[in-house]
Amino acid sequence: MAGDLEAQVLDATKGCIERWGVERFTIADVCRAACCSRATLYRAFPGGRETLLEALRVRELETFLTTVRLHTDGATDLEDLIVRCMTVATSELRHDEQLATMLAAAPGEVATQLTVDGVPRIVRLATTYFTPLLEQFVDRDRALELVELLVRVVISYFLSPSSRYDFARAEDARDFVRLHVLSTTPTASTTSNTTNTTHDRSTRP
Amino acid sequence: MAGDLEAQVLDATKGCIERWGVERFTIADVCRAACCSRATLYRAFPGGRETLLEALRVRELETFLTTVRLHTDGATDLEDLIVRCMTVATSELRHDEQLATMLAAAPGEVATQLTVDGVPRIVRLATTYFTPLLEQFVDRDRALELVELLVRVVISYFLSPSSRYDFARAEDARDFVRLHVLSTTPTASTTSNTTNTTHDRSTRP
DNA sequence: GACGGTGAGACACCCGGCGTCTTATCGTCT
DNA sequence: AGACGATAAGACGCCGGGTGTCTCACCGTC
Repeated sequence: MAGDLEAQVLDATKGCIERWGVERFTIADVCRAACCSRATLYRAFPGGRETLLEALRVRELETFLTTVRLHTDGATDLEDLIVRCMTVATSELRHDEQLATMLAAAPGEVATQLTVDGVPRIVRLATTYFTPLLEQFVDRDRALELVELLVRVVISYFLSPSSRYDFARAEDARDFVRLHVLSTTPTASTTSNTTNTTHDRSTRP
Repeated sequence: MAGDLEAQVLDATKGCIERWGVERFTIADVCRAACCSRATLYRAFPGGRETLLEALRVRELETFLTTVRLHTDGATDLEDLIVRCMTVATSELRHDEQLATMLAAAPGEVATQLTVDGVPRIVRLATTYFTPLLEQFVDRDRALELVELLVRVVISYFLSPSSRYDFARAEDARDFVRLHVLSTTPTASTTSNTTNTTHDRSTRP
């Protein structure tokens, strides 16, 4: 029942942000929308506004990562898995209506959240979501490194699209991955080779 | 050039209200949108926020009344003129997107503006817009009375639609006008009779 | 009857928007 | 060039209202 209250308040917060913007909504607004008193809200989210926003960001990020992970089911090898993550994540980001609105209204705020303040959280959550998947193909340390790298790359190319790579296109993502992520011999042909990299420092125990 | 500034600021105000709502927008927001400093805004609208809102309400009302008056061009008699005003005004009110938004978000605010605070202004402006037209058919005093009555009736039936009359339909409006506004003998047939009412107290001097 | 959860409200704090004023700067006109 | 009006930028005090915390009363459950 406590989780229900949390979800209720977070839903209300999301609605208030959509209606009035992040900097204009009010705790009282959220309470009205969630049909609860301020005391209850502060009891569920000690610290108030900042805690609330942080919890909402975490929840939104979790549903985002869940969506991405759903599209990696049939991945057969490491390259395929990574490419799928990149394409799905990129197109999801591009089609996020609320994100577009916020990018138009307050680009600085979004950029900060995606490049400075938010990166540790994003990397942490993405790690818990995708490391187990990557560990099917590489060892743990390599998986951790890859997740962090991919998070940073996807975010960067989303915020400032390159004319060279469009990660919503699987071919572009694959080219990029072969060249800069799983960099074996750059003459690798198009045959689907599940080659591990030559940099594996520790074999799985 | 001063009028240009006024229009610029009022446009900006309208945009800010659409984006953030009447109670959430800020003078600084308007200045940003209007590309002027706060000093300039306060010089153009002494008294600040309230003066600004009042000026915007007047301007919006003026464009509304202008629109209504545009649709009364071919009016041949008094009944036709009044019916046209009622139908056009009602459907204009119903199709006003911003008004609908505000009615959904803050019904009390809109109702107050349309029934208490705003009525004197609306009656005053509507009088200057429509009295000359009505004076083609009735004397001045009767015209003043009619305009005020029609304003109140249209507003009331817009805010709380009746199952009996839908003033967007010309027939309903005509029925109402014959029965309660230009009340001659209630057995009046459908022939377009330009009868003045029997209640004319003062003949034109 | 004890207890956890909730609503309602009081309280002090303080941020930020408001309205006013002053100063510097720019363009225009004489 | 000099005078003048309009504007931008900023400082200033004021104050409303949002914030975060606390207390108390109430309700349903066990």
